[in-house]
Amino acid sequence: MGVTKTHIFSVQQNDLAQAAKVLAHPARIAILEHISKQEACICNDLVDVIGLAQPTISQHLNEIKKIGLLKGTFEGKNLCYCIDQDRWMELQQAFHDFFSNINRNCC
Amino acid sequence: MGVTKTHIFSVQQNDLAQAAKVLAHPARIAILEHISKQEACICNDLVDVIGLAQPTISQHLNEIKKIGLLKGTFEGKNLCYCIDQDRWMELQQAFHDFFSNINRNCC
DNA sequence: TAGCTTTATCGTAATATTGCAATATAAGAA
DNA sequence: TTCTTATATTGCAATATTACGATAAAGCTA
Repeated sequence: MGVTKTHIFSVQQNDLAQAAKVLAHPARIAILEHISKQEACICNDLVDVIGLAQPTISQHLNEIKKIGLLKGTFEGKNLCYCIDQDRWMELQQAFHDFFSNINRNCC
Repeated sequence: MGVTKTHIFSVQQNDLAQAAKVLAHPARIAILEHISKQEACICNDLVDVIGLAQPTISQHLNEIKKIGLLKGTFEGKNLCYCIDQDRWMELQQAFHDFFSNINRNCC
């Protein structure tokens, strides 16, 4: 066991959970916040800013990329990771909808 | 080594990540959605609706309660779990802020 | 009291996540 | 070509998460 039973939930529920999982680590929050403040972003930069080892940063970037929040473009030997605006707004909307559709109830 | 280095991140970053972690499971999304649709909520109800075993539901409810999103009130032998409106709006704001403070950048 | 119902906790197994050292890859500089 | 720099991948250890059967606790009902 220990494996999430995704099949018993809706696509929307799984998608939102998947997105939340990417945000469920302070390093990835920090990475996204940092990238959003830059004009461009070099990964090596992140190692210093975040304070985790280079392979660890690389893995976190990959998690973020997997749900489409980052676009990476090689600029020579350097890499420019940037936020995908469309996907960003898509997730923003998904979280907004989730938080909005809650009724005032008992207690 | 498998343990998140929370101390190198800000309180805000850790808090948001912690909240996201609770939403990072479709069962907990489903539980919150279901509770929000009810006037009251009995846990036994959730076992049927969600489709996970009773101890598993109980554990998920506990995770949600830990970040203050649920208030539980015993009504005799039954339990009424309800969403804490204040905390809900607090997290809604936190996610809203996070998603809003992203600059348009390169690529 | 004894039995029933509801929820919590314990124990355990399977799997996932986090982190990093070592190493690989790839592209520019000398 | 060799050296350097930047990023990715591999392998592994430590820890966390997910799930559930068994059982406990607590409050009804008869």
